[in-house]
Amino acid sequence: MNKPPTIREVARRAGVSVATVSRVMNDRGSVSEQTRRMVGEAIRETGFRPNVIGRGLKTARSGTLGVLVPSLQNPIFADVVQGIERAAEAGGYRILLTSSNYLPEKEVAAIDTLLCNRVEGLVLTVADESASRALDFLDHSHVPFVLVFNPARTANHSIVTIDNSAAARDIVGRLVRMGHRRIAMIAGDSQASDRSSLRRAGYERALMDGRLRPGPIIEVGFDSRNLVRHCRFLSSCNPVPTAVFCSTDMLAIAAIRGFATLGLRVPDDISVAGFDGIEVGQCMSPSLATVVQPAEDMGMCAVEHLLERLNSGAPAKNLTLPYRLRHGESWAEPRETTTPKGTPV
Amino acid sequence: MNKPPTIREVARRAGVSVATVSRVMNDRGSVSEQTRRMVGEAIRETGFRPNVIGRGLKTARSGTLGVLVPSLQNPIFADVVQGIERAAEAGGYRILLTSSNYLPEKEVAAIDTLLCNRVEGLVLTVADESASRALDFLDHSHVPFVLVFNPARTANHSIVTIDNSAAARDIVGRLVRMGHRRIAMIAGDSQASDRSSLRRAGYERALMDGRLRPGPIIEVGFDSRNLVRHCRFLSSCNPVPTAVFCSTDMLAIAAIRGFATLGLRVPDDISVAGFDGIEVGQCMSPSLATVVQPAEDMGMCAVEHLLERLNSGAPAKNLTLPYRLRHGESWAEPRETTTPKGTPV
DNA sequence: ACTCCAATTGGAAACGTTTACACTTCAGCG
DNA sequence: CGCTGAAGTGTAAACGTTTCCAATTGGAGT
Repeated sequence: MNKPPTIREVARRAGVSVATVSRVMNDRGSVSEQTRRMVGEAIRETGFRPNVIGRGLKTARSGTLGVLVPSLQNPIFADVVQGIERAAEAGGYRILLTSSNYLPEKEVAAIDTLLCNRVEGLVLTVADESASRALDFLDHSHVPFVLVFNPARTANHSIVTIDNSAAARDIVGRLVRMGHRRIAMIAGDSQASDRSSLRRAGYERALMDGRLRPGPIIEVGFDSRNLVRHCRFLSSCNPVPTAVFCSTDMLAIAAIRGFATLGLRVPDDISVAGFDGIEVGQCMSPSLATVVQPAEDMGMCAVEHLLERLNSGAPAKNLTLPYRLRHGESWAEPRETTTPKGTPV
Repeated sequence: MNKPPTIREVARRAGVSVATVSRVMNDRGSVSEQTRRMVGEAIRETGFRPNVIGRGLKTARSGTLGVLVPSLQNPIFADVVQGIERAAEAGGYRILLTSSNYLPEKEVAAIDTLLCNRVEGLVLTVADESASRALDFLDHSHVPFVLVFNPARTANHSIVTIDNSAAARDIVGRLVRMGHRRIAMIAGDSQASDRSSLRRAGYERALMDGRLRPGPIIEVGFDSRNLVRHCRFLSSCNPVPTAVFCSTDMLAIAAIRGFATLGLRVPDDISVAGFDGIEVGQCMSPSLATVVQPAEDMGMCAVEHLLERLNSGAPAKNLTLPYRLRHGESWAEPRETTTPKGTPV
């Protein structure tokens, strides 16, 4: 448990002052080639590693960014964290990771902790209801932050997101143009409600576009594992939906399973579309038709923008990244349409 | 960009010394009720947040643990990080997250960075080849660390893992007892090879137990997305395997898809078993038969053990957690066996 | 009235860096 | 030969805490 060597030991060993050692490490100021060599040697011999904490105290820079996500369980957040980590590393920053488990009070507590750790900026995704609490808190802190996934609520916040509503409208519109006339929605969940409700709005808009009535909409809770109950309900509706739009890939995957359990085949009996674009969706069978959010890119963009604000005082900005539709085997034209197939829509 | 208030401001405002403010914050030493109130008020008024960097410098404790995983892309690592984060938070620690992207040189660099940040301990999963480099490095650092997933190589390292070999033998044995006689393996990948090779050993052992020859073994690379090529190869073998054991759930999911692409149905035409127990495996259809590693628990155990070592100087220990088999719809008895079904094995 | 001790408080020295400033050299130049 | 300026180096003061130690009270015990 002996303490790691300090800059002082290195200086003593190299026969110079600590200032010179510091200059060598950060190469600033001027140092003769010879002392540079000697110091380098002393560093190697002692196994010296500069203490970032000491440095941070003097320079008032921690070199860390705070990250807060609801959970790592959902791959979409894992992806975004991956992107954040990459960009942070590229910019010479470390990340301090916390998760809120969708609990507003944990969000605030986590942010507080991060601020105590003097993170230079934050990247976070908040659950909707708590947005104001956590964001008020942050607004007062004078630490720049970037929201990811959360839709733009007010201007002069930095936000990286996609157009959830347009994307939902887009993919549901695709179902409509395929000939589906009765399209249900499975919508998660209070925890992520701002996104979920935008997607729902897009869904409703797409149906309006097609002069269709919004089909049954099912709100499901936290657990996306067992949807068979809800699938049974859908299959007992009259008329029975020929397609289901799910507000999340995880829900869509579970729905496919739910239908399979009931003996309904996807896409033959019912089409399913998801939202998120997690990798596993394209690995499985049937592959999932979905909206792809560029989650990793979003994380990277968030950090890049954050660093711009940090380094050049750039103003906050709303960044809406392009989504794209991924075709998959989970959707197809409805088997028996009540309207003739060729009808232009 | 005005600086956050310091303990000195608080002290001035409360009309006491900084020592007293410090005592109030950490409640140690004795402080009269009245000054305690006044200091509390001053803290609230100024919005003071203790600077953990300053504190860390004095106390020589950073309050952070370093975490290094290969990637967050694979849900198994996301799960373990989730567990790590939970246990760390419960223990009053923050985590500094880095990822190596399976690159040995990045492993070493990341560890170095973490050590510069004076993490009090590390939790990490290393790719096999680099184990020695990164671990040598760590051994010299006098910072306690816990390996997760990596099998015990030497004693007196702290390790949290499952018995990969026994688990593989177990699940493949199950296939054997179901009546499969020709069982292939799809084995990932140099990147995680220590685990992969143990699983392969277990697979071979199970076949030996059943007096069967190891079927074709396919080594696949990094990308688990498109396995159709390998699946085609398997289906062209003679005799064609009736089951495939995959060293990873992600591979198993991709394999199921690969077979589906070829018109082979799982489990009717071929059974598939995985390894890891990621959540999505039980959401999809067919649900995946697999070995469940308690990833989140493993992360929590790792941190708890690390904190024991930190706080009470407990010795390093190898912790082998129980795995369990999850039955799923991806396996079944082979349709046509060459040996009579009732044959005892 | 005196001593003793506990409770409460403040002063000041760390912790490991960076950096402003001052000090030496020494070469170049008039 | 003296002046100037640059290059190389060291000294010491921060940065925001914690904590050791000493100082000040005031009440209890004698």
